Amino acid sequence: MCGRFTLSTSPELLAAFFELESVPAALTTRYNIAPTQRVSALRLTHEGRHRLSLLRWGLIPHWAKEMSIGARMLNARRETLTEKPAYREAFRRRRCLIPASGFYEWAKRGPNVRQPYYVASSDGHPLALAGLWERWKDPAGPADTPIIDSCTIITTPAEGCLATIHHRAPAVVPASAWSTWLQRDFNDSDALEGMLEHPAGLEMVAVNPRVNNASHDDADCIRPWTGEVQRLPGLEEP
DNA sequence: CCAGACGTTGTT
DNA sequence: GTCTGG
DNA sequence: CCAGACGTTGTT
DNA sequence: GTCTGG
Repeated sequence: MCGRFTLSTSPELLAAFFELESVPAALTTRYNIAPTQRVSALRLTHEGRHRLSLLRWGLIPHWAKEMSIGARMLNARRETLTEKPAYREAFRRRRCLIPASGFYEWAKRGPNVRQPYYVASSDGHPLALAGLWERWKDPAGPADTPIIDSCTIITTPAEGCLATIHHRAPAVVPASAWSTWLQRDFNDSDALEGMLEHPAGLEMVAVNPRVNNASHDDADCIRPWTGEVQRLPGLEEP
């Protein structure tokens, strides 16, 4: 699956890779992006240009009464995109790409024992994670309640080396399909599902369990780790 | 009809 | 909003 | 994804 | 155990 990721690619390289005219001023180098935080998402402007914006990670359906539901909507299964009420309309009309330099997966080594891994393209290029977005306004809020754009990352069954640590992986969209994927009016769900690919050419390394804590957001999170596997807090060994 | 869910991951 | 379950 | 809370009354 | 917050 994809519950944490990084975006440490320079703004210049991001702009070149994703054909952007500019990047948000608020964009910063991130090594530990967590759900509910703001993530960069690529969408099309009305004029058809690529635009990168910061959206809240965790899709809030437009009918939600409270924002908190979004914390559980961090991922959408590729296999059920057209069925799930929370995602169906976003899949039809509001797709996006979420640039990532890499992502984290946790391998389960025992009860409450997890080893985090950092996964990235071996060629150093960023990944275009497949995403959906939604627009929400708190129905109980005052008239000037801000509109919140939120997003989710699509997952697909893990393959290759990734499958040895976990059984889901984020889906990516190849560059050749970006323009169609982002096009609102393109509604051929079979064709869209066909654009969702498993990431290829990955390298994977066990990293410092420091990344477990979402408040740790620095390059130490992707530092290779050869120490012991870490027990998660809270529970005793059985 | 109304009430309640609407999601994914994991179960070494 | 829309669907499922009762 | 992991970490951390999980509650009310009443108020030095 | 389950939910919210980051």
